[in-house]
Amino acid sequence: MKGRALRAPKGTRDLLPPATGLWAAVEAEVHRIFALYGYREIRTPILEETELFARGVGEATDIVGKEMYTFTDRGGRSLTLRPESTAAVCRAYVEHGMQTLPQPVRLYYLGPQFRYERPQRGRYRQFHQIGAELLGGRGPASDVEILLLLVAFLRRLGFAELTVLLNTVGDAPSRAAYRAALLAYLEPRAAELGEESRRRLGTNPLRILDSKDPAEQELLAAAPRLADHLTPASREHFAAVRAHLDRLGVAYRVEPRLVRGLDYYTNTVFEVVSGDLGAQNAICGGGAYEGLVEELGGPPTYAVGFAIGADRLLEVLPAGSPLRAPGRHRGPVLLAAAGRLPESGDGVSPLTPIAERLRSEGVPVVETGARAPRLFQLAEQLGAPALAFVGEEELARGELSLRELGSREQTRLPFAEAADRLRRYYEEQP
RNA sequence: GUGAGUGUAGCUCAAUGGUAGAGCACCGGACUGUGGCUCCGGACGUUGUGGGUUCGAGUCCCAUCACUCACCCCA
Repeated sequence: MKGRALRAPKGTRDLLPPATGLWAAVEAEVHRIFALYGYREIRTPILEETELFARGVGEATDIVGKEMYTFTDRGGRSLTLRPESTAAVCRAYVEHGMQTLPQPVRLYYLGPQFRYERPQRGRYRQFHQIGAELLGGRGPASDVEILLLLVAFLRRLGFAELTVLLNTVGDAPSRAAYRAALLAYLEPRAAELGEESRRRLGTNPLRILDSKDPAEQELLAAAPRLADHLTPASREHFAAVRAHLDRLGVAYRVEPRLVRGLDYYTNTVFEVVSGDLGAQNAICGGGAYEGLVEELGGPPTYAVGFAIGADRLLEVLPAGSPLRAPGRHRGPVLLAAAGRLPESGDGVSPLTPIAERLRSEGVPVVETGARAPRLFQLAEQLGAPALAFVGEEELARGELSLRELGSREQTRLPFAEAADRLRRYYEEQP
């Protein structure tokens, strides 16, 4: 009995070749570039205790309030599919006593995250983040270091246009002072706010700032500004970050309205957005978080990090990105018989040992029984750079006839030379 | 959670309320040392699903599901 067709759950998707080749190329680049800045990979569980996110990300956030995949396991524990990874990295930092390692500790991660939301372009229930966290750092210099890594990575992928949007949300005293000032301004005008913003008056008034509602925007234009309520320490912090960036020639734009959705940020916050993404335009978000490690039971620890949305990143990866270089995405060489080859009698094609020798020389190859002209179609569809023919003569002399698809030239070469020539198609240029 | 749009073959799309089709792709054959063909043949669908109206529904109505986009929010 045939039931209804099964499909990937809402908001999840299969990644298929050739797209997976591009994903792998991005991941390889992550490992390479992040290592250049001294970052090492951490892999945390996809499941965590629900309490980690409630405490770490914040009860008042949308993520914790309505977007988590939470369930009770057979032992009665409340577990949650991670909606982000910063809290987990901090938990691991505390759990494994990483404050005893040389500080700062530089970690990066990549992997799936889960949020229960209505899917749309650039937003999935299972999405993928590439993140870096610097823990145990020293303020502005650490903020700048993480931004340098971010910018270097994006540039390496071929992004030329993207700008870092920068702001400060102040330290805890700054925010307390500003919160009071903002409430004093907004509460008498609560009637002019939308339902969602009114609710935030009681939970997270700062988030009202990035409302897109035109009426609210107008109201907010005259609202007190966070910049005017910063403590001297926060003011200095932000000025130092900007001075560093200016001096290093890192392009950024100060965006006074930029407020991040997670509770743990302090002082420096930043985002990278792309105009090619529709409404969900953030490619990367990040900032410093001074209180999180302590909140999770560790020592007071200065930390800063970012998370890049890999799905969105891939969607807007420039056409000219070096990650799209053909050498990274070629199909295997096709190995075919020319004419009729003598049967070995045991049913094994004489091509098979040749294919194996090519593979041991580092040449990707598949055998095919297809004949020209079908052979050439196949080569095109599979992205093969060349065909290798073996006929009776080649077999007798230990040679291969190579037909290169680009130049259309055919050459007959001794096996070793043929292998060298084919291997060159698969070498990456740095 | 709210709103709008769209659902026909693996893909792209046709079909006035009257026999569900084409192109591409796929499989087989012709072609026994070579070019992106050509020719012949094949498989391919509970028209998303369930109801309703009708002599008759891919087409009209209702519901539902999925997808897409937007709101919300974020990566």
